[in-house]
Amino acid sequence: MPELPEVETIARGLARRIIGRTVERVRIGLPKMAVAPEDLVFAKALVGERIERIGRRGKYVVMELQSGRGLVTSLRMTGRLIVQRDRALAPHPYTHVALDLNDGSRLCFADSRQFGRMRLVGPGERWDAALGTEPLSLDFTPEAFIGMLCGRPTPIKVFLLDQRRIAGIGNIYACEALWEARIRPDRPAKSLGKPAIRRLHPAIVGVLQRAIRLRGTTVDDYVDAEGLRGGFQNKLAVYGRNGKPCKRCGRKVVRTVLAQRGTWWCRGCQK
DNA sequence: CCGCCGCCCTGCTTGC
DNA sequence: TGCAAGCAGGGCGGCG
Repeated sequence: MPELPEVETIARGLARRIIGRTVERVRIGLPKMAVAPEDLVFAKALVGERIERIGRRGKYVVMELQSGRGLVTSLRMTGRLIVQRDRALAPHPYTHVALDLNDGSRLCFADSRQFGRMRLVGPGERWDAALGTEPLSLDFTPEAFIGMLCGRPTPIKVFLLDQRRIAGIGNIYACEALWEARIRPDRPAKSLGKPAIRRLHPAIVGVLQRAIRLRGTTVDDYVDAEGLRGGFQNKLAVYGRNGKPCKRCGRKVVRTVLAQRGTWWCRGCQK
């Protein structure tokens, strides 16, 4: 599941390959996957656009176009953005939107589960107004984090997954950061004291940075813009490690459910 | 504003 | 071995 480090890796890979290219043709296999403002037709509006910049906001890949419009992609769980050098090749499996570019390459938006969306946004449109702080930005200070948690009864893990507070953390990195900070996932956010918050803050930043360095985590599905798997799955301490020994204290990692999501943690050293 | 729930989908796992 | 049922999960809209 692409979270911040995976989306960052995808965006960097796309930037190397398709910045400066122009969209020559758009093919849409599944119309619901390609959303445009009401007065525009997605495919028509995209043809002729040059891709100027590529970045990331939370878990969204953002491509800035020559007209000032943006092409914003949410990959959800199984979405992929893959560049094929040669569009004579068969499209990547489950491709629902394909952009043919003027150098003969093709950008495939593929998604076996069809949960992802590619959305065209207008110049200056505040499409990300509901998204919270970028955890790798200077805005995300320990003090800001303390302020966010203040008075909140929500379990800390559920809080970390709430994109309106901090943007980009998903299930994998929420579990890993809480393990690193030695905090139980079900503790009410407001119950964390300053020492715990001061452990959790650098744990969040650190795990995201290390995962980016290793080009993300491939548990089953994720690949980057070139179709390559990540490397951070080998570094996971708890996520998906049900029954295996905790790397810190040796006790078996357990799986519980919190807000309908699998949650892996160690009863021995997360308090 | 806040929190909770159901829905969207299909590949994979589980159980008989 | 084969098949069906159940599960997983991010974001969003609806509801209280």
